[in-house]
Amino acid sequence: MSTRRGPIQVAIVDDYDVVVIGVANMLEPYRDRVVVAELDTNKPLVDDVDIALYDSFAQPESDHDEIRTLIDNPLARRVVVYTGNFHPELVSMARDLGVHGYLSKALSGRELVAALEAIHAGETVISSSAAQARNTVGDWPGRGEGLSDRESEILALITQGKNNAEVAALTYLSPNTVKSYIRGLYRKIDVDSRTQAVLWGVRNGFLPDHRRIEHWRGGP
Amino acid sequence: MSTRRGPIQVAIVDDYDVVVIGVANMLEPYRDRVVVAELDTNKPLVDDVDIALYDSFAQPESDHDEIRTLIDNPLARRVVVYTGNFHPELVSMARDLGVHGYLSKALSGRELVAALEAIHAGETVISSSAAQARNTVGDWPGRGEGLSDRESEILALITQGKNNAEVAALTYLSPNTVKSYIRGLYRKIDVDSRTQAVLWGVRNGFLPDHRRIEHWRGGP
DNA sequence: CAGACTAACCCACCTAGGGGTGTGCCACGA
DNA sequence: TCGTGGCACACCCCTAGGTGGGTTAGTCTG
Repeated sequence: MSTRRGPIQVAIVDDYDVVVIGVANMLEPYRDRVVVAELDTNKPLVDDVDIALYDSFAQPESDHDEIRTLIDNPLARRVVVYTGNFHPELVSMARDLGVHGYLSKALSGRELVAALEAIHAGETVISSSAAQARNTVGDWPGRGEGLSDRESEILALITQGKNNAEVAALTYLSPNTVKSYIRGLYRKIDVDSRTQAVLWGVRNGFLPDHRRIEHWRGGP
Repeated sequence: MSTRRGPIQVAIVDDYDVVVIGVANMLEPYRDRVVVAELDTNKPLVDDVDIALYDSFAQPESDHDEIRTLIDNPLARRVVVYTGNFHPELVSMARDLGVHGYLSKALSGRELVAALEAIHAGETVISSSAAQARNTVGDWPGRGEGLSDRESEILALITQGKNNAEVAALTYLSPNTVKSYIRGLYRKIDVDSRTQAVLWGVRNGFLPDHRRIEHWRGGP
């Protein structure tokens, strides 16, 4: 395995194309330094990448299991979590698993590229959690309809069939908080029930487009 | 408007293609006597038909309103209800509205054609309700997965976003009965919650394919 | 600095939904 | 005849989900 020159190869691991495309668009101006590997096919992974960028948005299983899958696969040289969630339990879990970066979704494109380069060069980069909530960049389903990224994630998990307790566990929120978010998002999309919310979600891009983590199971 | 010779033109009014195709297949051997008009397009109705055959399966609005829409449209010479439901309130409502037939889904294809011909000739035909449950012919979503026609109808209404009270009202069943059916169908499709049932329904043909009643609103 | 806004969270209350158990009727097949 | 399955229904119990009302802490902006 030779040391390779050229832009850093990054694979974005998330099931929602709109999210992946949002990140890819952010990185696009820097394509001489970072390039997004396309994992849109149904084939297992065959080429290694420099960085597997695990986007936490609406992942259907526990982050622990999914990050472990990435760490266990030698085809990802570096594993980086890209998230708005700085819950301490989550951060320490990820570090215990050995991730090489834990990056905030509030980073600008320039900052994100710089962090990826540092990680590629061997550093471990952990974003501070400051100013993360309000300044989230990127894209998510329902953004055009006025849903915040958190509301979007919760609706995505509901549209995957999760109940409130499952949503709370996956997002590291309390059940009460989940209910509060649900109330708000129902108002925004003008529905009265979970069933109607799911149907709205199905029609508006809240079903996962892929199961990208499956490309990473089992190793080569 | 001249009296026309040739097979009777029948328009089947239901939103699920599998149901319409099931009826059409039943009538196919008799195509010299009865032919099914295709209303699969998004255009308003332009040609009249001899009989509008209103299939009650999983209609999303009250039967009263939908049958009235058909009765009020002069492009349907005769309006016939085709159903497994012989709830007295429903039968008398339909007759009060002026339907020319109320036909059982347990009729064989031969019997159905004979009834349609009698109706076309000016008679009013009301099926007896005997032996209707077990011998339903035709097709419905989820039949291949072991759902009865009633279970299928209830899942279709759930997949349209109706709550149990709404399902009960639309099917002329008690809320307790609806719950019993739900319990049974959940077991058959192996789901634990309404949300999962809706997602299963979305994937397995339980969303309406059309809004066929819209072709009949407002008249020419 | 103060105010506005947002995210995260709480509690109380009520009903919609689902599990369990059971009844009765009918039709059909072994 | 008995068993099974479908239809329709009842009652009991419990929690998942939703509504309403609120608090706290952090961030940003004028």
